[in-house]
Amino acid sequence: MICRWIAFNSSKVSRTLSPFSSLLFTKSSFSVAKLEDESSPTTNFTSDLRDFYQEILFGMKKIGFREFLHGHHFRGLVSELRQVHVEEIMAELMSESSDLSVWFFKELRDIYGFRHSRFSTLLVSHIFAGQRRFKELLVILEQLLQEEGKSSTFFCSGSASLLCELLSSSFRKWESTGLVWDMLLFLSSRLRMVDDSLYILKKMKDRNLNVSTQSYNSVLYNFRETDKMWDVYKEIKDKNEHTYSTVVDGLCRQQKLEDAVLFLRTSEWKDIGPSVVSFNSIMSSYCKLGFVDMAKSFFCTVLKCGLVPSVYSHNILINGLCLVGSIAEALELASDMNKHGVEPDSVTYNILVKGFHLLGMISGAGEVIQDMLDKGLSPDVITYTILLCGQCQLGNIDMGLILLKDMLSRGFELNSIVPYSVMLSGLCKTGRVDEALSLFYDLEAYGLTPDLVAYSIVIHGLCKLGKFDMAVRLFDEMCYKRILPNSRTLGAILLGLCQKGMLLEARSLLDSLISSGDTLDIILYNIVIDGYAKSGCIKEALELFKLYGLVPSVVSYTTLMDAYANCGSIKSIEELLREMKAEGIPPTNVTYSVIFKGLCVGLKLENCNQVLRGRILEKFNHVLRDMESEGITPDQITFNTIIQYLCRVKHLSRAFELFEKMKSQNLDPTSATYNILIDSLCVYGYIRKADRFLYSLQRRNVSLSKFAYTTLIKAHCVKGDPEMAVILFHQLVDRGFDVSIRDYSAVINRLCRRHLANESKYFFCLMLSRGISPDLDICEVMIKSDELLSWTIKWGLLPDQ
DNA sequence: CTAGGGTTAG
Repeated sequence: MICRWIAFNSSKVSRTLSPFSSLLFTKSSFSVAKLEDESSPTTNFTSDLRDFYQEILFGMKKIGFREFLHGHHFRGLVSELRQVHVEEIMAELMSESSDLSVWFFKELRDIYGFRHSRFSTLLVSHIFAGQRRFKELLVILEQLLQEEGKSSTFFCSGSASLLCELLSSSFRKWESTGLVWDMLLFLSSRLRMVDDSLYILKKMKDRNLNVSTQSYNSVLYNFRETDKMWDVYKEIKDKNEHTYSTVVDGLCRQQKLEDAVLFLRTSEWKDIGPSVVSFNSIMSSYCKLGFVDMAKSFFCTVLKCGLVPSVYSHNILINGLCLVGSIAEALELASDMNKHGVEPDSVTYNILVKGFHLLGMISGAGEVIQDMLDKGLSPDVITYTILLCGQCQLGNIDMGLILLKDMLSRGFELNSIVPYSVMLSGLCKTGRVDEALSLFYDLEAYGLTPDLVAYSIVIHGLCKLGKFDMAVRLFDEMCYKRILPNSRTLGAILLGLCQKGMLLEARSLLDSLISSGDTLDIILYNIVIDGYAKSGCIKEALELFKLYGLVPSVVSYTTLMDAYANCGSIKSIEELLREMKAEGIPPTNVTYSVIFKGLCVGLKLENCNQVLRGRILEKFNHVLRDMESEGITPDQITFNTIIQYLCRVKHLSRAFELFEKMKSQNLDPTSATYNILIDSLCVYGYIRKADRFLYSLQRRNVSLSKFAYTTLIKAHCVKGDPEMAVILFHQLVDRGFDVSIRDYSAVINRLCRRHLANESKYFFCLMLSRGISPDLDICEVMIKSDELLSWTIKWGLLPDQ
C-alpha cells in the first residue's frame, strides 16, 4: 500500500523532498515491505511534508522504533538525514511521550553518531531538566556548547546569542527552562567561554531568572584575576564557602596578598568562617614568592583555628620547601602527613621527584619513586614528564627518548601532549630538529593533536636552525587549524627572519605588531635589535632601542654591548654599562662576558700601543672586581671568555689557574674551554704540554670535541712530529668523529710544506682507504711537492691536460 | 587550593 502511495505521490512531491525522503521512496527493503504489510492504508494523500513525516512515524510505531531504526535501510539513509527532519520527528514523538523522543535522540546520537541541532538538544535538555536528570543534562549541554565554540569564528564569540534566542522563543513556556538557562550559564563559565557566560547572565537577569550560587561562583572564578571580580562578587546574593575562597584566591593571584589575608579576617564570612582552601591559596602564594616561613606560619594558623590541613595544604608546603632546596624538611613533612590524618598522594611524590631533580640528585628521585611504588601508587604521566624534563636539561636526549618509549609501552601518554612537548624541546635545543619534526608528525598517529605550545616549540627550533621555510609552513598549518599564534610563536618567526638576514621583513612584522595596539613584549624588540646588531647595523639597532618609549631590559643592553664588543668599541660599552646601572638594571654574567669580549677585541686592535694596552688591562681587573662586588658568579662561558683573553695576552699560567678555579667552583669546563687551552699551548709552542694535557683529559674521560684533536694534529705536522700526528689522527678516527676531506687536506698540506713525503703519502692512502676521493685542492698540493710529483702521477692524479 | 611543556643577549 505504502509503495502505491509512494508511486502516486513521488511525482508530486519530488521537488520538495530531501535526499532522505527520496531515498526512502525508492528503496525497497525488507523493513519497508514489512511496513506495508502491517500499516493500515493511507487515504489522505497530501504533498505536505509534515504529513509525510506523520505517516512515517505512524509506520515506525507500528513495526516498532527499535526495529525500524536498526533496520539496514535506515542505516543507509541516516547520512542523508537532516537536522530539520529529526526536529520534526522529535516534535511529533513528544506529543506521544517525552521518553520516546529522548530515546530517539540518544539512539541517533549513540548508534549513528548523528549531530543534533540546537533545537533538538535544547528540547531534550528541557525534558532532562524536568525529570531532574542533571547528569545527562550536563553532558548534552556541554557537548552543545563545545560545538558552538568550535563553530564560532576567530573574532566573534557570540555563539551563546543563538541559544538564548531559541530558549526565549521556543522554550519560554517550559517550566524547566530556568534550570536549563542556569546550567548553560554554569557550563559556559566552566568551559571558559567568558563572553558567552556574560551574555547568558545578562539575558537571565533581563528575564528575572534565578541564577544559582554555583553558576555565579563559576563566573566569579573566571574573573578572579581581574578588577571585575568585585562586581561579580557584589551581585551574588547567597554567598557560600566557595564564593569566599574564590575571592581569596583571586586576591592572591592579583598579587594582593595582604588584601587576601585581610579578607580572611573580615566578617563577610558570617558564621561560616574561612576554609582550609583559602589558607591553601595564601600558602601557595607565599611559597611562589619564596617565603616558605610565612607559608609555614599559616599552616600553624590552620591548626590553631581547629581546621584540618588537607593533602593540598601539605603538598603546597612540601612544594615550597623543595623549591628553596630544603628537600630534607620536605621529606620530613611528607612522612608526618599521617599525623594529620592524611596520606601522601601521587602529587606529593611527584613534587618530591621534582625536588630531587632540581638539586640534580637523580638517585634521590629514584628512591622517591620506589616509595611511591611501595605505597601502591604508580608513577603517572606527570612523574614521567618530570623525569624526562630532568634528562633533557642534563642534555641526555637519548635517555629521554628511551623514557618516552617506556611511557608509550605503558600506554598512558595518550591523553597528554606535554611529555612530547618536553621531548620536542629537548631535541630542538640540541639541534636535532629533524627528529623533532618527525616526532611532531607522529603525534597524530598517537591520537594527539599538537597545541600552541607544541607548534611553537618546533617552529622555534626550525627558525633557530635556519629552516625558515619549513617553520613558515608549520606556522600556516597552525593558523589554518585555528590555533592562534601568541607572542612566543611570533618571536620565533622574528628570530627566523633575522637569521635569514630578512631584516626588512622582520622590521615590518614588528612594526605591524606595534601598530596593532597591544603592548609588546620587550623580547620581541630584543630579537630585532639583535638581528640588526648581528648584521652590523648598529645604527638601526640603536634607533629601535631608543625610539619606541620602551623600557630596555638587561638583554637589550647586553645585545647592543655585544655589537660594540665585536668592533672593540670599549668606550660605547662603558657608556651603556653606566646607563643601565643608572636605570637600576643590574648586569648579568652574560653582560660581563660581553664586556670581557669587548676588552679582548680592543686589546687586539690596540696591540702595538703599550699605553692603551696597559689601560685595557687595568680595566679588565676593574671589571672583575665590580663583578665580584655585585655578587655575580661567572659561569662557564664567562670563564671561557676570560681564559681566552688570558691566553691571548700569553698569560698561560694564569689561564690554567682560572681553569682550576672553574673546576673548584663545580663548574664543568666545556669542550670550548679545552679547545682554547690546547690551541694556546700549541700556538705558543708548548706542544709536549698540550700532548700531556690531552692525555690527562682522555684518562678522565672528559668529552672532547674534534677541534681539540685537529688542533694538536696540525701542530705536530707543523713542528715536525709526524708520528704523533699519525697516532692522534688514528684516535680521532677511532673515536667516531666525522673526519672530512678538509681534515686530510689540512694535514697533507702541512706535511708537504715540511717536505715530509712519506707521511703525506701515508695520510693520502689512509684517506683513500676510508673511501674519500681526493679533490682538486689536495691534488694541487701534492703536485707542487717535488718528492710527491712522480708518486702522484703514478696514482693518475694529474689533472687532464 | 598542590605536581609536567615553549621566548631574547655572551
